[in-house]
Amino acid sequence: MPVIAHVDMDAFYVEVALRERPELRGRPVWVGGATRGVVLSASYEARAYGVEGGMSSTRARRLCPDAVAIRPDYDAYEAVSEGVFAIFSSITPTVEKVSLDEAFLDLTGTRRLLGEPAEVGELIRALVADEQHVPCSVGIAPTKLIAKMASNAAKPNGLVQVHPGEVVAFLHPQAVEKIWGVGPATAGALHKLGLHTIGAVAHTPKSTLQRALGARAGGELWELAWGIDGRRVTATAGERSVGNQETFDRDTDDLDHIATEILRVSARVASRMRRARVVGRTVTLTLRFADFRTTQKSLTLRAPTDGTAAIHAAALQLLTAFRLERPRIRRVGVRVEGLLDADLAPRQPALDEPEHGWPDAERAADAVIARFGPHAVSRATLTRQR
DNA sequence: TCTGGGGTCCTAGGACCC
DNA sequence: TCTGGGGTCCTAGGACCC
Repeated sequence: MPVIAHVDMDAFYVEVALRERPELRGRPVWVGGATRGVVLSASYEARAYGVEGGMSSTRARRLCPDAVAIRPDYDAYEAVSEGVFAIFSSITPTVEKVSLDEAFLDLTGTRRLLGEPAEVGELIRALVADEQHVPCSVGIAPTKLIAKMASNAAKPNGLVQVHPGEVVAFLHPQAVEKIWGVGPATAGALHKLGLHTIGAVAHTPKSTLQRALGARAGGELWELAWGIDGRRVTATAGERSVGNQETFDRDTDDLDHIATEILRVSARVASRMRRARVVGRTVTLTLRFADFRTTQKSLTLRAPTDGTAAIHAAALQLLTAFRLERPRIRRVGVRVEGLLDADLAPRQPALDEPEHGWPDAERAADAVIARFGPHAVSRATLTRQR
């Protein structure tokens, strides 16, 4: 029987901010965007007022006017996250990253070296608190789903272990929404069947679930409801895509402005790809309209690239393909998929490629940015606007 | 002045190849 | 003048997660 730990930071963005501003501890605090923003993370004091992750900043301000709102600082989160993951790696080589602040660890083989799973869990919590000064919660269980739900039950700043014999009793009273992978659409379909708890789902014929949700999804859900979950913890591989998107301060129908923003997000995507030493072939342009409808188009290049010019050109080609007439655009996004290691990728220079073209200029700009920060170099088109 | 930005995975149809 | 079936790639859309 495997032993799986799920480690989840508590109110991660808020806690990282509190390291710099300890005087705010104990007060309602949330981290989120200023214009057209949402709450990314709320302190437990703010949650007492009903402030939650995902809600609009406007609503959070209405619910709790006295709360301190903090702008997000992704560089800081990444730095703390790296420190936390270094601790995970010192415990076991099998660490599966879920996000900056969350991971599965396979503890099946650590008993002999480090002791019982609960002791290892407490060791992780102590190391994270001592070295990175942020709290976390740990769930320990025989499967990933139960470990994840156990860490949720352990919050804040606790540890819950669910032994194999306790799985069904732990699972069945909880709401179907608590299952990882059951979102609003699936929950709605289950509610229509009169199913609200995981136990109710478990006692429904598998075929009924399959008719409502599809053969695969229905079958998997029934198994999860009985605690059957064969998914293993797999050490995280490289990223499969790189994207960037930006919401306009105001909806716009100005195609020049839209094209300029597409250049800005393309440049950020390409720069991150070069830093990560990956190239990619499929470029996707996503548009979100004022009414929140979202649509996308993609195209696959002949050769993989990490160049701003190539990605931008592909994105503009896709923009043209939409044949927009008086669009009300809220957000643009560019994503590159089909990633390959840049050193292993086939290199196919175009016949008319100048010897020192954009790739060299971009490498030079990357070097300056690495030394002097992201605002040191920018394209002329991007410095004029904004 | 509701509703961000980073992702993953699945499905499904059509093209194309053998 | 008969039309199978498997595999892979490309594209679009949707659900979901943090």
